[in-house]
Amino acid sequence: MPTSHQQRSTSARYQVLLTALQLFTRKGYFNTSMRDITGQSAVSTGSVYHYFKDKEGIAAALFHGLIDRMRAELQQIMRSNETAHDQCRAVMTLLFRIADAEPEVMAFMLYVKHREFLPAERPICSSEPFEMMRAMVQRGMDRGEIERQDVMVASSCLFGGAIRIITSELDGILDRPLNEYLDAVWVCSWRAVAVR
Amino acid sequence: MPTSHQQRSTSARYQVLLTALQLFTRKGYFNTSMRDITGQSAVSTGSVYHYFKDKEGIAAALFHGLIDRMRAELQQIMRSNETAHDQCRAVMTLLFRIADAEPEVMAFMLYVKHREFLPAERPICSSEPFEMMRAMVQRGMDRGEIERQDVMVASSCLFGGAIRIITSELDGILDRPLNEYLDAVWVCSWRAVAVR
DNA sequence: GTCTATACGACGATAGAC
DNA sequence: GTCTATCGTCGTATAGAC
Repeated sequence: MPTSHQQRSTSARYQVLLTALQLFTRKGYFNTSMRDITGQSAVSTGSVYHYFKDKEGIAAALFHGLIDRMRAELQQIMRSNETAHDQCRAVMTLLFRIADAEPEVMAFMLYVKHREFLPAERPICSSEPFEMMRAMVQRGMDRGEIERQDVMVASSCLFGGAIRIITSELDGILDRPLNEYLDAVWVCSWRAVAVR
Repeated sequence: MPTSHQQRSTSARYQVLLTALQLFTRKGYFNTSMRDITGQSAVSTGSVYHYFKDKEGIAAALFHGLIDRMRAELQQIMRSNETAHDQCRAVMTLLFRIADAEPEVMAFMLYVKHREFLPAERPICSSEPFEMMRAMVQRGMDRGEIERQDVMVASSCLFGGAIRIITSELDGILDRPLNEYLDAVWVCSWRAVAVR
């Protein structure tokens, strides 16, 4: 149970993370100075360095928070859907929903080059959430829902279209709201991998 | 016809571009200092600034050279293939070939966040080569080869799988050589958009 | 055109009072 | 925990000789 100054603390920490997410995705990590972060978050230099070791530490906290959140959401999807078809469809819906409601989160996941400033991290497509998506596809093949073939090929073809159109949305080159594309992308993508 | 010192000049300029391409894709634009470039290319600071206005100018020259090259290759493909099917298949083959033979070129095209250091440029997916790919898809719909629907959806689903697996290759998470995936990716991707 | 030496600004990070 | 003031480093870009 947080005391009042712990609440204030977590709130300051949270403000920094929120500001950093915005600035890192809008201007890029290297174009964002600590002065930008302290200024926009209204948290002083000293406090920022109290909560985070350094600038990279802010990015790392953001990155791991994001991975954890995605893992939790994917686990929920795996639990509450029986078929691989329904699981994968739910994943694509989730991706579109996050891109729509929290574009910075999606940009940080898909669009930001983490390894340039988090050299210790593995590429995001070998992170646990992406592995869980591949596991869903593998299960679809074992259950006879998805044509049996290399799991990287099937995963790339099943989710590649969605990722591309979400990237287009983040680049601002889509005419209509993103969610209007979901059904059509799903139909095409599933047709690419489903058993004939 | 180049004189001897023009050859030396273009060679120095070329060395800088070659070095910059390697360093920008390996370490990232912001992690590459002008000292890195002068050191590895063995071209002095003064000469680099003789050929390029500033560091951003090097990146811009690289970027525009790449766009021009891709436009030329895509035009060649459009001329020498009759059906949209054959054109799109040739494009995918080209992408795999470049990723295999010149991974830095593909990384600079797909993987580098140009807008972080070239703020004036439009996102690469609204650049002319990407527009040409969408034009091929549109033509496939007009010819009755591709199911008629939103061109962004069809393009994303047709090329999204290839782009994803190429990105995976650049991240080093593929088991087998990239070219072994081409046929399977093409079959899935075409099935996603072809008329039934 | 090519080179070396250097100016100058910006940035990340720290010190130390409260 | 929070704040302000400041330090040292590093990176880009320029000056000016050859």
